[in-house]
Amino acid sequence: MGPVSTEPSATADPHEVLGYLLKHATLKLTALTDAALEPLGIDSKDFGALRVLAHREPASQLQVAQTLGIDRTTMVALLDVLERKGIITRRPDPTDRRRNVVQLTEQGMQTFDAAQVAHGRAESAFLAAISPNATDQLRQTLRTLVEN
Amino acid sequence: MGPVSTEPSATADPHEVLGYLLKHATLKLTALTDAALEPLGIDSKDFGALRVLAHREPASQLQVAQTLGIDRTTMVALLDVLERKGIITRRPDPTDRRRNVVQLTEQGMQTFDAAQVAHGRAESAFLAAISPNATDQLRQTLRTLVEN
DNA sequence: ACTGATCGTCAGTACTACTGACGATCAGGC
DNA sequence: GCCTGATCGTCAGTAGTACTGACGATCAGT
Repeated sequence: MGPVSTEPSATADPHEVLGYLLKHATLKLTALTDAALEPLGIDSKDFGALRVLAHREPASQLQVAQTLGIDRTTMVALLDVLERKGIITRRPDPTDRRRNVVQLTEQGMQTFDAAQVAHGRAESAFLAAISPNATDQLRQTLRTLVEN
Repeated sequence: MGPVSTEPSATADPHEVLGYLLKHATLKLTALTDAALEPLGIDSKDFGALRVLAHREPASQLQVAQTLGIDRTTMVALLDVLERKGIITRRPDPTDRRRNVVQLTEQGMQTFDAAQVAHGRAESAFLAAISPNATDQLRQTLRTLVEN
């Protein structure tokens, strides 16, 4: 138990509340990342999918969705856009024709490489105000919290 | 600079990416908080407004909105609900009749006190996996990142 | 009094992600 | 070899959130 204040409002500054801080940190990083990726024709959401595919391809749509923590119905529209842009391809999995094999195209790999650079710059800008040590600590703490 | 890998995909694990971690930490905390506040008839978004009002009331709608970092048009609907529930009141500011003075009702203060307890429990549950030290560090780091 | 800005409100829009349902397909029991 | 139940991708519909643009009422400065 921490110190008990007589005024309940003593802890009411929104900027002290974890929920506020987490939400606005997310918003800020997303805005920076989207701006950095915009010249490549993708956003941070698309980049998430590309990252999964570059890491473990080929994969089914469901595998990608689960890795990202989004619904499989959400993945459909996301891949529709990437397919229309020539960044990924879908074809039926020969070993299980319920599934689609999702793969980066040659152009998709180039886009991903460029996106990684852009994303790195955005993340660095976001983290500029804190030390590399604090960054590692932050990443570690968040990973623990998310994985419970 | 960290070690440079020949495979760009080496850093592609989504669980290492800050954007993913921040987003999912936010989602998890929000879910916990909403669940804890649900018996009181409010959610984490409402609680944010209550916190501002309890901290610095009376205030205009715009002041509350800006403190929370949301649009003033969004605040309208939010306060509509809280007013209908008897938690806050709106009346024209005598000194500037463009503004509404927003204030917690007696019932609103009781709701807020109960909400603070519930919120504290949810936040503690969220933070259970890390040390108090890491919690302080996390709060400090996020504050720096958000305030830039 | 006039001009420009501010506040609250509302309609309309955009985005995101979900639920529920469907057809096609697979796996296991018999 | 069929059934039965489950899985995958798809789509329509829905809900939540927050925005833009516009409006009337009001204020401040000239």
